[in-house]
Amino acid sequence: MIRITREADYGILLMTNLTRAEGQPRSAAALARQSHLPLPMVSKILKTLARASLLTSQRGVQGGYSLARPPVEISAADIIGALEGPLAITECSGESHDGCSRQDECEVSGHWPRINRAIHAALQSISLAEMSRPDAPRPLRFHSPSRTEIAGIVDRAV
Amino acid sequence: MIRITREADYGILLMTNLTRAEGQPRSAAALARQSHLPLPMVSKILKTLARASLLTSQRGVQGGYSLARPPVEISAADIIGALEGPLAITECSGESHDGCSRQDECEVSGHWPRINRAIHAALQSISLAEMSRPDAPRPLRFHSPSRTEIAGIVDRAV
DNA sequence: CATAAATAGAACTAATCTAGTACTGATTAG
DNA sequence: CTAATCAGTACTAGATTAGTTCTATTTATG
Repeated sequence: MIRITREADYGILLMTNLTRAEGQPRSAAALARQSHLPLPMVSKILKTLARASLLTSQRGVQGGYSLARPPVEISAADIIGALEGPLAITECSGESHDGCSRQDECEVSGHWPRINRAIHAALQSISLAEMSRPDAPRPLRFHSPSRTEIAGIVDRAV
Repeated sequence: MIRITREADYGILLMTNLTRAEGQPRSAAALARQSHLPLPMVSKILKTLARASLLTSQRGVQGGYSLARPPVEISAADIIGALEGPLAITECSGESHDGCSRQDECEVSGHWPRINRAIHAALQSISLAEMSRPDAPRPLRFHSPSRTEIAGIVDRAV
């Protein structure tokens, strides 16, 4: 349906593992072992997350990475955004709308920002703290909400 | 942040143009002209949308495509889903989770379905009818909602 | 009923993007 | 001083996307 890269996927996994480390720094190598992911990949991802200020890094012998903020203050949107760049859901819905040759008829200004906001709100509503609890943290609802019901809900979020 | 393909992008544009056609069928060529998109691409997309039962097609001389349902009953999720296949936000969050070698530690069963549901709900809440109105259909809110506020809102939708 | 206008479907190609690797440099505890 | 560790950049192979091309089928209309 909608794709995020594997980097972001791994990134979330690594962040949840770091959450469980409870503040003590973990080296890239340790996290790679724990996550069964190739070390170079893990290194690359952690570096990116550190540059985005989601992680703090400590160099040297006993160094490693740790969360820069408490896990309730880090959202899925933060992590995914850091790893996929700030680019938007589709090209010309990003910042530079200038080069768009079909500005008049594509109506980007209409629907894409709306969709973007909705997705962003959805991702921002999910915290790392929640994601680190694998067990269902709240009861599932067994009647799927009607579309209009959801519309009303997300409506307010957009 | 999160990407959808250009096909889906074009697809939404074409669907909004069809919405404005008010029930009368439009040929692929006419839509291509109106949207300033290459005809073969437009053809391909319309065919896919028709196969997904979002459009009905009429062959022959005065033929063309028209919406299969009223635009309030078609969501962004329908269109994007039809054009990108039913595949999920990341590989092993889809149906075949069997081959996943890191089933134990990846905790996919925890966070990805949650994120998927949130995004799907967001996309399902946006109807083609809304998207076809380029002018802001509802007043913008000028204070961005706090994270917890959004969390509570989307929470109920997931 | 012949023809032109249209959709149906599959196959193919080039360009772009992703995933993953490799290498070199900088920092720091012991 | 040295080994462990992060920082940054550049590169490659494979996968995916974007777009085209070609052939077949349907059907309104003169």
